[in-house]
Amino acid sequence: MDLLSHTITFRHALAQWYATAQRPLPWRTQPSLYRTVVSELMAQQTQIKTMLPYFERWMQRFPDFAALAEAPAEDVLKHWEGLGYYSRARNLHKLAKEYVALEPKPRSREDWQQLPGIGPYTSAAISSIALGEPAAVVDGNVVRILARLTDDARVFKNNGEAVKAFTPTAEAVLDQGNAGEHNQAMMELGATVCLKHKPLCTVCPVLAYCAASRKGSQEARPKIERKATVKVEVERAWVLQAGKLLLHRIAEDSGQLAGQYELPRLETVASPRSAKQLLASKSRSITHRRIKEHIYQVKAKPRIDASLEWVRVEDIERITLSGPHRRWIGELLAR
DNA sequence: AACGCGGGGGG
DNA sequence: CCCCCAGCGTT
Repeated sequence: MDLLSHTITFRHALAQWYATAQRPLPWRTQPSLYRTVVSELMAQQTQIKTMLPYFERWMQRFPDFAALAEAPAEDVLKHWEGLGYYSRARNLHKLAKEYVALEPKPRSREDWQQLPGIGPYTSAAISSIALGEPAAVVDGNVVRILARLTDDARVFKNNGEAVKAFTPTAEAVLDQGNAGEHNQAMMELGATVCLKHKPLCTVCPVLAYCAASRKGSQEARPKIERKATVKVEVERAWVLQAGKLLLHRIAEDSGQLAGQYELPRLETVASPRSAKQLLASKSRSITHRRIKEHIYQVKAKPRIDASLEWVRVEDIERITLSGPHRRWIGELLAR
């Protein structure tokens, strides 16, 4: 069955499946505009399983727009620690402040897209799920599903190009009278059945509409080119004296990890010839960069500048660190 | 249009 | 080891 000739029955099959197969996620069992907004920001480029514990903690501490708007930035960042893409937290904080002050409140998709951190995907999600607007979401799940349903063999340069290519199809398939549920059903199908590797076609509710499954080309759809990963090496300094660890505080206006602490770069605190000992070598990845970090214990007197701070060991848990650095510091302190 | 932004899951 | 994930803002 061709998808675009049978959109009515397709929507029905999808909705029937979603009604019983959906996971009981906290923003579904207890829905609200605020919870929808927070869940969508946290879910950007992040698997649901990963962000769930963050969502629960967030709701305990910032239960509504007003509570978030009044919270100090440091507190907000701390609750995002480890989740990555920290501009999402800063944007969500800014959004809450704007939302509280805004009259009239934003209603339409266009209204929402004016707010910080809200782009085409998130504005469609919020306006359809919480406000009943017939806007189609197009995320990675939807792209994958539609590329398979239509067995689209085009090669896309990047994810953005694929999203643009499938937006008209997503809009054609959208159940306009039930857009929020339809959108969530599409994404749920992608997350639990139409998987990237080894999709569960035998239990797929819309298998009859899937051109790729008929040809066995599911796993080859969609075709999206990937950027090569770049390898980088960094040397870090470990300076622990009198129960205090020397840390570098990243400037608030830095694009990357703003306001967070990290182990200082070795060259900022020690000269090339000063005595040092390699304690550990660790790897992490940031987007398409693979970073290998070598941590050296510095034995000479360290150079100190304004970006460096001595942090008492017992205070380390209260500051904001990247996930990997927090983990490594914990390991080294335990030695 | 291309790039930078995190961290974890899963093959 | 690799790719991908309920994308957005900047250039």
